[in-house]
Amino acid sequence: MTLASESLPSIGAVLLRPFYRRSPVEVARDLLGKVLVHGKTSGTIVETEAYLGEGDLAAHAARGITGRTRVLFGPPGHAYVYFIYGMYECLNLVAEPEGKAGCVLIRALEPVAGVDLMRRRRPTARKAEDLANGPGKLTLAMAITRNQNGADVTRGSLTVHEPVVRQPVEIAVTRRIGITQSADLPLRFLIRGNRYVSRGTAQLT
DNA sequence: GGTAGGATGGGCT
DNA sequence: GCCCATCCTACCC
Repeated sequence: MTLASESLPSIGAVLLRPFYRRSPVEVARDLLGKVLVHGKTSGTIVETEAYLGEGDLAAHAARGITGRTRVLFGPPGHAYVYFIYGMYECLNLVAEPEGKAGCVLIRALEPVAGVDLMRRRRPTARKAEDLANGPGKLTLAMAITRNQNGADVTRGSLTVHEPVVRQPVEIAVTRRIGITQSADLPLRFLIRGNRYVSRGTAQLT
């Protein structure tokens, strides 16, 4: 080991609340290339979707404040984790100022740290590309559950960071996946050419 | 390479 | 009672 590698930071600065206090579209775009950290696992965010408040019928927040959607109307920079299809959980990060709904769904990660742990949590994944290339897969790989719903992601065990080495990425924009309402809006963002994007999109290079 | 169908349970009308 | 911001398996090119 060299002195240089020892002094290299393992992770960049944590993203603070003003980063999230913006429109979901801006936050979704800017989250690409950032690093999600939970416990011993981390991964680079390579695919996101923006969900708006009023007018976006695909968004949970479209039907107003309920027990489930309350966190979406709360302060930005918190996790919104919901249970879907009786089996899976999806991670969102709350955007917009407090009182206005909006969030970003994290759809795919390129694993960085704790890959062995992720493999144990995702025994059906045959390749590294399959560990976290979907919203339900990445929560399994990183052990993110509804226990993290409402958690402050600017501090604590679940956080998002600047990458150690910031590299320019080309961003592709498409319609969102797996929805029927408001399906034509260009609200999905992904790193063009990245092999860890969700199923059926890797060819979009 | 591709896709049809089933698993499975909470949220909301 | 219906609807899901999904994933996996089986099966078919």
